[in-house]
Amino acid sequence: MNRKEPEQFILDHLQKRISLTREEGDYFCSLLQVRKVLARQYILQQGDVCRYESFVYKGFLRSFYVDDMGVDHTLHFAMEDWWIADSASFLGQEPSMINIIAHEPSVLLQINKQSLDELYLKFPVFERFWRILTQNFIVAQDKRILNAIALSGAERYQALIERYPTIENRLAQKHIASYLGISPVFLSQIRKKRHK
Amino acid sequence: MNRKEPEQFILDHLQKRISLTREEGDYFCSLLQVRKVLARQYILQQGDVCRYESFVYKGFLRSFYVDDMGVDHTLHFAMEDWWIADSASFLGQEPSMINIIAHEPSVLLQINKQSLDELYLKFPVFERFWRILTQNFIVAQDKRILNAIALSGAERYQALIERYPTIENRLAQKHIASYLGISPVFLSQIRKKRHK
DNA sequence: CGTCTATTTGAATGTACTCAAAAGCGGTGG
DNA sequence: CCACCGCTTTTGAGTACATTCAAATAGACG
Repeated sequence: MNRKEPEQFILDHLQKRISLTREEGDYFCSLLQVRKVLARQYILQQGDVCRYESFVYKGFLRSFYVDDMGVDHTLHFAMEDWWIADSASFLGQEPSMINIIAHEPSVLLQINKQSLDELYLKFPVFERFWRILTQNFIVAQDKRILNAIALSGAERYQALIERYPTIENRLAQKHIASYLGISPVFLSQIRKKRHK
Repeated sequence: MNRKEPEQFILDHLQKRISLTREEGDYFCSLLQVRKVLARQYILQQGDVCRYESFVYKGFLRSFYVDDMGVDHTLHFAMEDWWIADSASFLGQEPSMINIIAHEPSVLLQINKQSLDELYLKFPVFERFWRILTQNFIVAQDKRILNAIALSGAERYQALIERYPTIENRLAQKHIASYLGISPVFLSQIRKKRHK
């Protein structure tokens, strides 16, 4: 039997990092739930437990924290071939401080904590996959932390659009500002100066 | 045969997260190199490849990036029971952008990339250990990123000393400032205001 | 005790923020 | 298809946060 498009896509994603037998791949796919969401739909809300690791097959999502003043701070974004979740809430299965929202109609492949834990026990090769994935993620986070402490707002903006040139087409300016840790007004000023 | 003190310490560290057979524990220990370093000694210098993951048995270390103006930015610190390395350089075995220095006389247990890769293949349970370790690290980094984009310098300082009350005894103020992404002068002002 | 470095203090400057208002843009319905 | 509504972005002005520079003080180490 041939695999469906989203399943083949995520298996390719896995096989860039590990090699899998047919059985392992099939079993993994059997644990996934396909979920289609609309633009502006929440997949996680502050206070709820993050039940899934979500792999983005199509679309664009964003995780953010809302502070006590009601201001929105973008923790992560995710596009095709990326995973998104709130790690703290997912790992501890405890209420989350953050929200995750779709900014475009999206198709996700979701796996819950229990399935993932069982998967690790049944096929330890998936431990390897997640180790590799999380290690690479740490490298990216190290860079972001270094940028946050070493660069000005204008420099962080510059670095972001160089790293992700398409981001401005997919994410509103105010959300880019909240990802960079600056105000939308200030980002507008940065952009004005740049184009001269 | 009884285990030596540093080996028992790191095995306890492992066994908080996974369970190990005697054989697995012994094999792991056989891959470790004990390294004693003096205060102010570098264990990694900008431009060199990060050859080891270093587990801190005793002491205190700090990783930092020096920008083109010669300013020092603290990426991480590590105390007893923590690991430190430059993930980017270690994983790719490529030249590092950062330095790691001991701030106290320290005893490290080091494992190199090749040994670690062999270990993963021989005993997959260590994949599990590193997955768990890196996932927990991601949770901590998420918090730090959120603090960096959502809080003022004074608030980040407050959060740091609440999280690590002993940090001020082990790390100079200018390095705390460089970890928080503020100037040492400004940190001094923050501290003055706080004590009133 | 003297030297070296870290921290504090003060003043001037610059970077980024808030507030308010105007302009731009996208979606919806008549 | 166009007009309106709501939301985002821009602009300008005033303010607050954080930096630099320089000098004084305090601490640490040989």
